[in-house]
Amino acid sequence: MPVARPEQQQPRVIAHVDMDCFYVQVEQRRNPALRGQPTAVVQYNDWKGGGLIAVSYEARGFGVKRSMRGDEAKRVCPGINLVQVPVARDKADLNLYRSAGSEVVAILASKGKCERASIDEVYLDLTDAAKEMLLQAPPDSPEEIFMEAAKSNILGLPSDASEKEKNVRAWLCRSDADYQDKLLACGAIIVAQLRVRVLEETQFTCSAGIAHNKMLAKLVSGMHKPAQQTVVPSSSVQDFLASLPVKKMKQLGGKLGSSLQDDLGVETIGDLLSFTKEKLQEQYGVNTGTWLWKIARGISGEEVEDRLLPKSHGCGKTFPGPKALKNSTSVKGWLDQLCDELSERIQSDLNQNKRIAQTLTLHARASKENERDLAKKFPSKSCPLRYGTGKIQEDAMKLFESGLQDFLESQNTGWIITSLSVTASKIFDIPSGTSSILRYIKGHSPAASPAIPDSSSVPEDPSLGDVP
DNA sequence: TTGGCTCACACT
DNA sequence: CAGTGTGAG
Repeated sequence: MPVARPEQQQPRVIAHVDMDCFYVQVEQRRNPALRGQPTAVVQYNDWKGGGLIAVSYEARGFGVKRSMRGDEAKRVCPGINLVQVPVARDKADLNLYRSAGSEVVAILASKGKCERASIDEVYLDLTDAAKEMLLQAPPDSPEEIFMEAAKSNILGLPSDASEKEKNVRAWLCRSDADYQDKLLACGAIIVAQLRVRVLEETQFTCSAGIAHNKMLAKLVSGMHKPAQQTVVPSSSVQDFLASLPVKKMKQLGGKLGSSLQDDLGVETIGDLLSFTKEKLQEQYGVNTGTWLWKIARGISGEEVEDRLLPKSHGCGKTFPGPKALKNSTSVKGWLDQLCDELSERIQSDLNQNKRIAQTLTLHARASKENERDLAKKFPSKSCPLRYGTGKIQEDAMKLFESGLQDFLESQNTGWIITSLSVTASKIFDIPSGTSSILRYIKGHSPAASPAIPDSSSVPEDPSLGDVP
């Protein structure tokens, strides 16, 4: 559930940058013949043409949606190009997109605090950079600055294309006295420049929102897509939120948003204003209640984290319907594959980023054959993570067996597994300075204290070989 | 077949 | 702390 954070006293300049149909762009860069064409990226072509995970804007024009299957997309857009996600170890392999995302992050991190929010989104805190610009090149004077800012859509201003530049100019001039708007304008200029750099250096376009907090920046980053940006002046916030459907707000897309509609009759964020803080707290608890009260007023103190890398690595696969796994042998086979990929990913994280993961977690979904016990869930299990593909595979299988025992509760009915995943988490930087990474591992890694009751002491796996 | 595969986070 | 649930894209 969302939680309210102590608010910011000083105005910040926050940007949310969102890559346009990112997987499609990655594939278009790889195969330029796809540029400008209706294109979608699909995974697993066998069942109904595979599921779409990204759709180009040309294809969207034909009504192609992300929730469609490949077959359906072909129906509404016969000329669509369907590109398959790469497959490795018999599963979708997203590494191509992960590394493309890293290219983008590396550029966007150059102007301020940068938080990788997902494979194709980042938040930036540009407060310092914007203040700096305001001191050195106030955006009232140089014509060039206007031209840059003119690339933005300004929320609350008419965004008639031919009038856009004039509108921006009017906004900046009118706001002579408004320091906060000027900071935002500088932020918009910086973001416009960053987006140009991203395009030049990666060939990818992106869209962005610029506002005084993360919530507002995120809300508008997708408002003008593709390859555009939108600014939220404080003066336009209340009108904007007043008519915003609750479900559009981040965190309100699910059950909480439904509850607001069904239980309180709240249809827009503006509707929230008629409830007292106390009423909202009574309904949803003190944390969520105050959070709701604040967002209705455009207040969000959430900070941009300084983090360019993910906090966990996971590999998973589903086995729907007839593909369900029915015995330990097939589970072991798939688990080995998933662990192989996971091992490779954490190993490269260690080599490239000097980070080490401490926990291995196994998730599964299961049903019991013939029986009506659909409610019962397969429990997640975790243990200290030992590096080395063989060890991870071994530990993951032990976690599975342990979870299966709990799941079956000593009954001996048949079972089927419909999804499996392994995750490496609790990732820490290895203290730099001493080059003795291996000694660090010896002293601090779980390898020194295996949590899995280890009956079969395993021969040493030399897979740390490429660490200096 | 609740689109698949990832991620993050709050709660207990 | 390990494990559960929600939510996002």
